[in-house]
Amino acid sequence: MPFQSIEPRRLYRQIAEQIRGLIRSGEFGIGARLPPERDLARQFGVSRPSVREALIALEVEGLVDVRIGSGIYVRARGEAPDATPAESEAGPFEVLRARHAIESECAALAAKSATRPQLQAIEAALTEMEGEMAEAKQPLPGDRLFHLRIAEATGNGSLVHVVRMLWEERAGPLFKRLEHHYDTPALWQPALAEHRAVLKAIAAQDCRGARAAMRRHLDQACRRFSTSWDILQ
Amino acid sequence: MPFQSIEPRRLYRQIAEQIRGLIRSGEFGIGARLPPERDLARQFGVSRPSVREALIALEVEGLVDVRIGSGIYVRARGEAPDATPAESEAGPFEVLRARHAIESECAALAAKSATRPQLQAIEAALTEMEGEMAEAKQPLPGDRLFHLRIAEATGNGSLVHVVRMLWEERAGPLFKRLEHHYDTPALWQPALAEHRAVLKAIAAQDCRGARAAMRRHLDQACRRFSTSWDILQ
DNA sequence: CTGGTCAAGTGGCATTACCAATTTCCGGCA
DNA sequence: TGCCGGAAATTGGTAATGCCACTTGACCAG
Repeated sequence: MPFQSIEPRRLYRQIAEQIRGLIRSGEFGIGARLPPERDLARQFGVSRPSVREALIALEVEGLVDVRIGSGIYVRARGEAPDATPAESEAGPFEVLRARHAIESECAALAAKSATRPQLQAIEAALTEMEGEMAEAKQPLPGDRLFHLRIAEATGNGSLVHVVRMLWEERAGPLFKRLEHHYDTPALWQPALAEHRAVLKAIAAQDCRGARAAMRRHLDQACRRFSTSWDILQ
Repeated sequence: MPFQSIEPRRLYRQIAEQIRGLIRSGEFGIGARLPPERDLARQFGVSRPSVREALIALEVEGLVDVRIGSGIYVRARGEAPDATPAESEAGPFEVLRARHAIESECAALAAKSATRPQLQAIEAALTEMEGEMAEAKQPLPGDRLFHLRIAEATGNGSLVHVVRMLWEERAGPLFKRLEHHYDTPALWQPALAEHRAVLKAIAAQDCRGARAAMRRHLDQACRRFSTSWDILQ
């Protein structure tokens, strides 16, 4: 496409670009104080509000540090002043409750529409999980795959997307701490059994049974996490 | 230097935070246009330059998209104005099926645990929808808010997250085309009635009834889309 | 139905003024 | 001489207003 959005229209962006250049070129080193806003405005031949807008943009980018009554200082290439506003960061139990509601329906749908290859994929995930447990490792990959395969067996890409997203929230720090107290075979063994029950119901095309089995599984998972949680407190 | 320099000093940061909240709370969905700068200034009780500074901060963060002469629009998570790396782009019917499975459970949970203020929020969304229909506009914002408020009434942040994500997939081009053939009052009227039925069941703490009502609603929505789809082919 | 015109709405930028926090500096005091 | 306190200058923060450029949608002629 030969056309490029010509948008040097926004003055504050041009000014920010110039100041950025001044900093990178070494005109102003780390910790150095930039000229006052009024001077910058005069030098660039623009109004002070425009300079301020540019400076705010640079501040959000973490390039400069504006100190009231003092001046504008070049900040070291590093961290943002306040960490990213970040996502809502749902708690572990919230995620489990959500999965309880969503994945039980997935199981029910999967029982209705799962094809032979999809059933085999679920079974394969279960086998992988067994293998991981045999090696005394946390069977998280297998666990994840099991739930994901069931979502895929619904034939609905959106549901797969949702289940994957919920699983990713497991990356949170709270989850990590819990997992550390949750990796005993004694605790994973019942989870494996519950998985088998879910698969059996899906294979039998038992819609209600699959839903109930998944509900039980996640209920139990919640309970297991609960005890770990209490111990942790 | 003292300790935490509580720096809500900067007005533009407070304003940016408020707008961020408005977006996250579902007040404005993806693609929605925020009120004009002048209105925002009046609503927040600040000057327009301050609002502009806040908007520039949000723009640099990639949260909004300021279009000259047109307005300020909420941008999707993925930033970079250039070509999006192509989403998984689930089909409209897939999304509706997923919502059928998930939001019906949300309604059931909401019936169990909705507080008075949460019920009022749902009702307010319904009222907004009515207002939009009275103006012969597509009641999409109100519709979105209704479903989002129900998810919030479950008290589970993960579920809210999921419902919001599913709604965002509506930004896809396929949906847009369908909506064009779907904006007759004759088609929206039953949707409104179904919404009322859902709210009624939730208010009555009728768990099964709420689930059934939401199921019916999304079933019907699917059917309505279906006819539009056929016409379009 | 297509294409052009026009007016209202909206953001972009400049100007001016005043306020608040900080820094600087000078003069008085020990 | 050295320290301390406060006034003044410096600097960013916010407000208010005005005008321009662009977009949009409706209306009208072809």
